[in-house]
Amino acid sequence: MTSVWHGSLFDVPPAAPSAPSVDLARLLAGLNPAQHAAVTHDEGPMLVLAGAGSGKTRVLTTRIARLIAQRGIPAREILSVTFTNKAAGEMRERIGRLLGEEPRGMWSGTFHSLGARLLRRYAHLVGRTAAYTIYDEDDALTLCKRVMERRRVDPKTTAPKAVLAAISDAKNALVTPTEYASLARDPFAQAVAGVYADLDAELQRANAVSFDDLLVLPVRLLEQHEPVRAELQRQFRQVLVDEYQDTNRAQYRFVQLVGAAHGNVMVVGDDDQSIYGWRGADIRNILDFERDFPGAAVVRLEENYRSTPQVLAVANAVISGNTERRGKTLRATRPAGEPVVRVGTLDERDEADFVADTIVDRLSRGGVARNECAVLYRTNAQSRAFEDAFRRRGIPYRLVGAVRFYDRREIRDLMAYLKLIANPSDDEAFRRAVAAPKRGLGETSVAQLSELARDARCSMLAAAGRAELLSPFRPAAREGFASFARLIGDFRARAVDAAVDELLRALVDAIRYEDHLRAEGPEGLDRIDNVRELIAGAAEVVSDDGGEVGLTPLDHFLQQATLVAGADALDPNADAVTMMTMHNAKGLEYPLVFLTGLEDGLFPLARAAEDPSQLEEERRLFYVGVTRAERTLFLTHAEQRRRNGEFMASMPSRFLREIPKGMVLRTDTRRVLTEGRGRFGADEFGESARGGGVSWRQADGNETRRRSTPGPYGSAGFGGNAFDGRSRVDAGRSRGRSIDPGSWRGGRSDEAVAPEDESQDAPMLRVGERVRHAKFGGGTIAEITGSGRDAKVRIDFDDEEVGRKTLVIAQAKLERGWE
DNA sequence: CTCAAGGGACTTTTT
DNA sequence: GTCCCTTGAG
Repeated sequence: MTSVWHGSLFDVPPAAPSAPSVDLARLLAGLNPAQHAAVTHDEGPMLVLAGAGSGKTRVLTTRIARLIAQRGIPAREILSVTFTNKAAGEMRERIGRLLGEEPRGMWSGTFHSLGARLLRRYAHLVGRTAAYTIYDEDDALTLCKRVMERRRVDPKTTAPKAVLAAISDAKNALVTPTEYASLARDPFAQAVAGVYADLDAELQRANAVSFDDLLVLPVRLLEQHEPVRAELQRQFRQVLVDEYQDTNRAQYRFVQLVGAAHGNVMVVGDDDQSIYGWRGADIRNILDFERDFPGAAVVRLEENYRSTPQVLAVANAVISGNTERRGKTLRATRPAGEPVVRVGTLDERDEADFVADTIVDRLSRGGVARNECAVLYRTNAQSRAFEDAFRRRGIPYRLVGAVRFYDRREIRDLMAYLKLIANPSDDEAFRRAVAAPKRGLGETSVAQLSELARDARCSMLAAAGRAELLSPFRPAAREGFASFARLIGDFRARAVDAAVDELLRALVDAIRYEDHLRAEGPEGLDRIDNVRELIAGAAEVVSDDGGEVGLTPLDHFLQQATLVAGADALDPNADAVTMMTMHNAKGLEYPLVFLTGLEDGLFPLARAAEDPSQLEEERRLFYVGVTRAERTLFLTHAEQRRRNGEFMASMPSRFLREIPKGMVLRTDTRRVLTEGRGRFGADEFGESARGGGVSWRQADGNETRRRSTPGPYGSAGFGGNAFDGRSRVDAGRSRGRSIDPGSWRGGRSDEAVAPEDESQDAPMLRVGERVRHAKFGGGTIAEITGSGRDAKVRIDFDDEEVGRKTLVIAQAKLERGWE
């Protein structure tokens, strides 16, 4: 498929003399026909529909190597967009191995990091300087709140987060503040419109950009400055985009602006793995590629080299429930392996125990290493139970995403200093830095300085350095601001050439930050460790931005630090189990995978289940999760789970129900059989929740033991997670070698109850009982919810001022039997 | 101006 | 559970 516009497929120019000599036959050896076609396609647009595990990274790297080695295209004329910066690094490395030398000068990275780099080069054209600051989510939120305050938008009725999200959506859709205002109908949108405009103005004033601006501003740059557009179109003769299904409007537009003139655009994606619709990604970008780039070649990669047939069968079965897809079926190339196992667990703790015990068991039997195991879940909150379970067993683990290193308070404090040193216009950084450690300059003084600066049309830092402006302040505050300004000024001078780690070390000394942290008590010691880690990390950052001039090491460090996130920070060599959200797992693969929390309401999330297109996205996410597994896949769900502090009973996920009978092996943990619904029926929480001794039977009907426990939830012992050997296999189970479920039996099933479980006895209370609270006085219990440690009571207090309150029993220190 | 405690509200996913 | 904000005391 060629187009008039792009010349013939076979019109191959001879290799340039400078290109590294590489044996073409060896480069292409082992590619299947589809891969071969994708790699050797020459001029013009191409869409590669690459199923999970179909070797698309290989296609991309081989193709780039060939462009350089055979076509003689200089590496610096290649633009390669990947989903994470880590993926970009890996691709460079692989290309380097193919070529025998690094593809020096190649532009590769995420849309955001490439945008940041372009903005540095053309900062003056978008009202910034090269030392601009990137505001992350938190920075932007703080600024948003401040803007709202000034505009008198009430944060109670108009949540700042929602406003920021709306602005982010607008930016990703390339909607300007003016356009937004003209489209705004309801009061919320009208409020957003004003905040949006002010926020952008404030960002520019602070010489800062938001995450979204890293996409939007390059697009504006290309649209509005013809010479820049021409320059970049000439520079990037070949454009390659990975994970194209997750591009949003702004990213799509960027690709179009850079690539449409010459049409040498190769996009690789899988519509079945589109999981970022919620942040503006538009699946139509991939569905309509051929319309946007006429004459595009289309290649499908459907042979899967990653997973066993059993895993793929599950993946294919579930994704076929979606209607909005181009349609494609993964074909297995690997031999049959273990069956996929679906495991019913009692609650999140039982689930975590099961996962941890299974990992312990698998590790001890060899055949899998710690860094080959991954635990995936829908929401970050689910990681907690797994962390506990792993910690109790001493299994090292790595958590991806969740709480980012750069989100910690002490790190943010120091980063604020660095940002301010690099960019004196950054008022948000000023506010944060000036407040930590405390130097007697409180909210009122800072607000006053802000007003003074606004009147004087300068930054807060500049205002703090101008003695004549400080006259309204009392002497202590005056001196406080002046010395702070001197401190930052001093470091600005040093930052011109100093290494970042040296700078940081000097800074930490100068503000006596460690003393400050130490004064906080034991927690401060951890924070000191983090500070040292930051310094150590800063030492490793190398400025390798292809010889851009005029930037200090600090500028490089800051811009890099903000864009490193999630999987970027993942060290694949660490000897540890990996835990992360399924979103973060995109593009990764592991021999042993647990997909957890597969319950309706959690996955798919309740709110997504109502909207068909959101439900389809959830289903694609499930598909992404399943296809991460190479050999072994466990699908777990829990009968009940704590969410927002409340216990919720739940059904197995509809995605599990969509898997045809017989395709997976089904089993339950011991605790499900002894304590779960299966035994107690619908009313199971009733009697046992009232505490006292609970006796239960093993599934064979013999009563085995009796002990005191507050109820089924609080009594999680160590023992519950082993299989009981009673696993059932659905009729007509899948082909392939079956495994003996009994062999999974973990150790510990009949050991003593963990001591912490014994001590959770909450006072036994009943509805109607009279109690006394130390502060609220006497009252009558109206309702009891939850149990064990989380049991709550709703009490009608006698004092009408107090009224009806809900309290956690374990914390409320109630006196009983009070009349 | 700072700090501590308590109450209320909220958790989807991320560059 | 947990974070954030308010409120009140020192």
